[in-house]
Amino acid sequence: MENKKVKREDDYSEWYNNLVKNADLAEHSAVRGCMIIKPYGYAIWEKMQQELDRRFKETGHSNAYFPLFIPKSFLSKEAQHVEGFAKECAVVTHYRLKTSDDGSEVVVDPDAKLEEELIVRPTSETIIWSTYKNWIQSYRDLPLLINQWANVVRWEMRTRLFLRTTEFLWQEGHTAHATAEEAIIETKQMLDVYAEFAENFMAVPVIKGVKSANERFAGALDTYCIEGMMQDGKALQMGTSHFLGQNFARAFDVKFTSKEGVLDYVWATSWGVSTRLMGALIMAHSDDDGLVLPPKLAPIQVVIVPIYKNEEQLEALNKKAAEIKKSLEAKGISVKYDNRDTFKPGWKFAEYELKGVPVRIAMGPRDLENNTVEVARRDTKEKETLEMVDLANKVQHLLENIQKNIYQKALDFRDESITLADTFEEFVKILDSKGGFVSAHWDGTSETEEKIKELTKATIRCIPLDAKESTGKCILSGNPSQRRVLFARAY
RNA sequence: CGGGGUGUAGCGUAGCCCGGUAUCGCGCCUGCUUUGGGAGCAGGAGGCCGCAGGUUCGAAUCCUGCCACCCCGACCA
Repeated sequence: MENKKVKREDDYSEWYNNLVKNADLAEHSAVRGCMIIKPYGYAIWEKMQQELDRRFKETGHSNAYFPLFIPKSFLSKEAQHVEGFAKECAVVTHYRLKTSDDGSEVVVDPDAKLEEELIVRPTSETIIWSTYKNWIQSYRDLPLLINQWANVVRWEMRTRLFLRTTEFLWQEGHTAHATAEEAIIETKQMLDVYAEFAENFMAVPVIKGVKSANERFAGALDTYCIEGMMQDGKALQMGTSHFLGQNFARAFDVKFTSKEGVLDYVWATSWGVSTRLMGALIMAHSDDDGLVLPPKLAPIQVVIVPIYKNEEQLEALNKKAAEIKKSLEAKGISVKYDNRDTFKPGWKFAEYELKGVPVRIAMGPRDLENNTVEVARRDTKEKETLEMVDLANKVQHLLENIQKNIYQKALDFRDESITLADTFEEFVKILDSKGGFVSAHWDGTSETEEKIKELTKATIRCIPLDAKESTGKCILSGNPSQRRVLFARAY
């Protein structure tokens, strides 16, 4: 395959699109704005799913599944919620097709109009809370801790592979609690779960924070988020966790009797991450040679490539590779031995680099003689010749080292990309030159935030949870401010 | 949804202004030689030129409509 090579600094969008395609992650489908996730891309997503799911279970959640379709009336029960999503809903109006009168085409049967239109879920709060009404009567039924793995549809104007597609895969947690305190603890706990996952598995450092009113989820009292920084200086919201208060309980009349015999609405949270994380993974680590995967998420952690001139050598290498593979697999490392005769070693090297395989072991006649292998790491592209002795341990350590190194690199970049600004001029200059997060004082009003967005395209990504109290003046209005918030241009 | 761009073989493209039956590279197939960073030579296959309609003796090329994708806006927890 001839891959058009575009460097990051030349055209970031094109670089990203090519990477997604060339690394065999995904492609556009025939359906507008929708994406086909290819086997390799899906394998990475599955790893993410597994890891997240394990964390959800560890924190007491169970998986369940709710319908794809939401009756229109459900969506309209929570006023802010419907307002937030109304503009991007796919609507099912009919349930049957028929052949047109002249027999030339298939048309929607006008006689098959639904009495009530169905919305393809943009998120499942409404259908789930209409169900929770039946599931919750007493404090004994609480907390209700449920997660759903599903697809949702949001008819966005503009789409980008993984970052914003019309249909996307995600998980959405929906919990119900007896008290506000408990629900808030849950909201923050899940934010921590996301942050821990992003940093330890994806090797993407994130900033935990709370959204301003403008950026809050439709129907939430508070939206917490993790924000990542991509290599082009744009921020990416990687996950959200919402404290929904009693809004949905009120809208769907979900009440419980407390221990004290008092009837009250339950308190809710919802939280989610999506295939957008794939976009974050790609943009945070990749280079001009392709994807760079953190070992913990790589479907193939080690690839072994034989180099040989004849059958005899290949046989000897096959034998040696089988040994190595076995010893690595004994340590839980996923290994692919690629002895296809149809591709040359150089081709394979390039191919696995494009796909981000963390470690490559190459071995040829020379290594057979010396009892060595050549080990190359994807992140730094360094190569070294290693003795076979204790190879599995060495590789295991290397993988751990790569995981750390990728994270550290992303962390250094992220930290460097946070800049303080004290005047609006500085603020604009930073956004236009280096981008990244700009830490600045804000007077706390929506008007100011709107105005800044209008002038600079930057939005408040979050008010960091660890923000220190520091009095100052809002960069735009000059009004007093208690702390700095993070602004950025974002995906 | 507005502005700009693109759509030609699996991928990347030339041709379009100025109409005459589609160019090149990669990939694919066959054979031989090769294999420590995307191999070489020789031969071969592969095309509703995005879709529909129009103009014309004749359309990839001109006109109209539609569709999709990309970029910039708007929109977007």
